[in-house]
Amino acid sequence: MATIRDVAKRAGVAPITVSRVINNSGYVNEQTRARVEAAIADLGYVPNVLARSLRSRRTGTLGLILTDISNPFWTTVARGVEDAASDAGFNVILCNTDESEIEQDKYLHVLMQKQVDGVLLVPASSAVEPVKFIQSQNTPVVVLDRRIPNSQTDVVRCDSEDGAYQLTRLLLALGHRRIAMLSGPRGVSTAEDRVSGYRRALQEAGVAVDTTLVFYGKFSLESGYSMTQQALTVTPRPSALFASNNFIAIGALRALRDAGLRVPEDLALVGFDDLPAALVVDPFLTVAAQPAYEMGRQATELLLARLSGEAPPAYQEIILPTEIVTRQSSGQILEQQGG
Amino acid sequence: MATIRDVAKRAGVAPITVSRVINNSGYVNEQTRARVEAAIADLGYVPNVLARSLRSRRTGTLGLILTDISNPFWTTVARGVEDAASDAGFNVILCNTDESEIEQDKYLHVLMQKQVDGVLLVPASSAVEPVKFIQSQNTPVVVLDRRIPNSQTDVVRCDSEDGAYQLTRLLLALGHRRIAMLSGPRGVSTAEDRVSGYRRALQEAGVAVDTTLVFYGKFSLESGYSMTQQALTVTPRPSALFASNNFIAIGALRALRDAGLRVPEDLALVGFDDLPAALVVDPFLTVAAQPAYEMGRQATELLLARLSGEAPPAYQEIILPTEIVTRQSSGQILEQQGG
DNA sequence: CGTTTTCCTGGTACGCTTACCATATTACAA
DNA sequence: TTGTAATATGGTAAGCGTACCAGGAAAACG
Repeated sequence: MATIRDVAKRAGVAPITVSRVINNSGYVNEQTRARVEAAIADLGYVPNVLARSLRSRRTGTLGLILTDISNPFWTTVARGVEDAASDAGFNVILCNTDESEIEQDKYLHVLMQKQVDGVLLVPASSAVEPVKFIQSQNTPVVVLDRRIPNSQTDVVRCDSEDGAYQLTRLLLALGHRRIAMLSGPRGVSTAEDRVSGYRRALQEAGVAVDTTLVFYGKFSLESGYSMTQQALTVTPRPSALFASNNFIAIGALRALRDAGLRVPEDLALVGFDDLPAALVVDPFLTVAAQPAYEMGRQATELLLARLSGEAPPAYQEIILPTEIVTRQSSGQILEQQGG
Repeated sequence: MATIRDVAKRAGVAPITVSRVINNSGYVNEQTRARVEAAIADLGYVPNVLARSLRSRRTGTLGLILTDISNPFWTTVARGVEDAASDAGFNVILCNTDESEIEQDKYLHVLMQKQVDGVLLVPASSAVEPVKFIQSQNTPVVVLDRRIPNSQTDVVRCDSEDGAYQLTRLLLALGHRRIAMLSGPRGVSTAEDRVSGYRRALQEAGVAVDTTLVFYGKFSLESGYSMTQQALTVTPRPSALFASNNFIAIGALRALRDAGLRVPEDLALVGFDDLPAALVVDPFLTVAAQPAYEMGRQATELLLARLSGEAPPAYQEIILPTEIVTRQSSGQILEQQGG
């Protein structure tokens, strides 16, 4: 457990010179450097980053708080974050809240205690306090994926409203009029925005929004399953389902299978968020795909720009487009149904 | 960015008293405590764990170095580690080496720099240097899953030799005589031990070990795929395959499917490591299941015992048993083959 | 040749918290 | 009354690097 002072003594230099060798900063004579490096090797010296960070006030670490690490969408976002951070020499501490504000709060404190240089936050709710808390610690924060109304902060997200609008129009164009919306939680902007887009498309098409067809649940397989069961009991039965995220879609698929219904023959199904090609044997879901990796990357780059003072002073809101990927699950144009 | 001094000043006490309040250590008068807590709330004070750890020489963090985080087996091990650590108030830094010694070396340095209190290491090779390096930094280490010959260290692992022996006996009992071994890398103890167990079972049964049926590759799907392709070209063709881990088994399944062969009708298949129930629609692989979660947990508990000085002075080697789970893939008793 | 710039090295103090030691008051038994 | 233990609080230094400020030597420049 040698310290920088031990190395300095052995190499016959001052600690600061050792520091310069380690960090490649300032001027060091080649021979001096060699002596120092030999001393480092001899003593098996490993710098103490705690001391370094304490003094330099930089930890080279970012915090990433997200809501469900078991979802491939978030894994992909995380990889984008990780890659961008790594390119800039930063580490990432990953925190999983499971959509719980209490967990989120706990992790925020942990990250502040650990003196992370910046935070990427997928907020569990639309509350402004978490963002204000981070900012009160003089730590830059970028909000990811979701909006927080009335907050002053950088945001990188996708256009959920537009994606849902387009997906719904696609179903309408195929002749569907009774489309059940299996949404995520109220109070989460992505869930709300997707309902808004769905509504707008219906209204534009002159289809009245039947509120008994709009279900709010969680972004989970179980919730997708039960919302689907409920949707199937509504009369007249919907001819299409809109799953607000990928897990809800999988839950819906299971519920439909258990109900003996085929997709798309008996019901059409579309969803938000694609699944990674590696995880699916035979992709057949029609989806609005969000550029998850790119979202993570751009958010991180924005955060790093803030850290280095390169970002423009005004808060940014970067909105990435979704891409409609049409596959089998949305089905063909419906034949004229008897009234 | 208030410091402990700011809080102390506001509460009219010394910094050390604030420290006692935060850490619930030593004596603090109830009224003093209340004043301090009020000051903390007023200032939005968050302790700096860098400074804390620098002084206390404890970070409350463990390092976990493993070889393939994409493999459910390791995810399960990691969860065992995480749970045990969390129970004791420790954090875990997870490092993924992809079986690369260079990556492993990099991560070891990072962990030492971060002053982790202990390391759980799944070594990428049988080299003793990594273990010695950690020990040279006065950091306890527990080696996980694999043996390192000639090393002085704690080890928690499974009985790969015995598991392989039993799996092979099962195939022998079903009448198989030509069993291809699709192994992991040479130099990795689990891979070698499984080959040993396989050999022992064959020899006990009086079946000569045909070295053209023993393949060494990687613990990956791709490797399993190509080893299977090779195994199918051997004449006479093996009647059973032994996959040395779960990814190799999946690769083998794909290769067999692509070759138009059915399991178990055309070939029997057994493997090491089960897959989590949640990931498999219809479990049908016969496997030697290792108690992955328990391995992670016990290794962590041993490490924590070392940290607290509770562990017995001598290095421990904890060997957990594997469990043979018989399903369809191993098939029925072979009918008498003409020959 | 004097001056500026580049190169190279060091001293001191500081970042923030806690370990260690010391002090003081109250409580209670001897 | 004195001694001992429990309660309560503080001073000082240390943990380990680096920021900041300085200084001197060599090289480049006018």
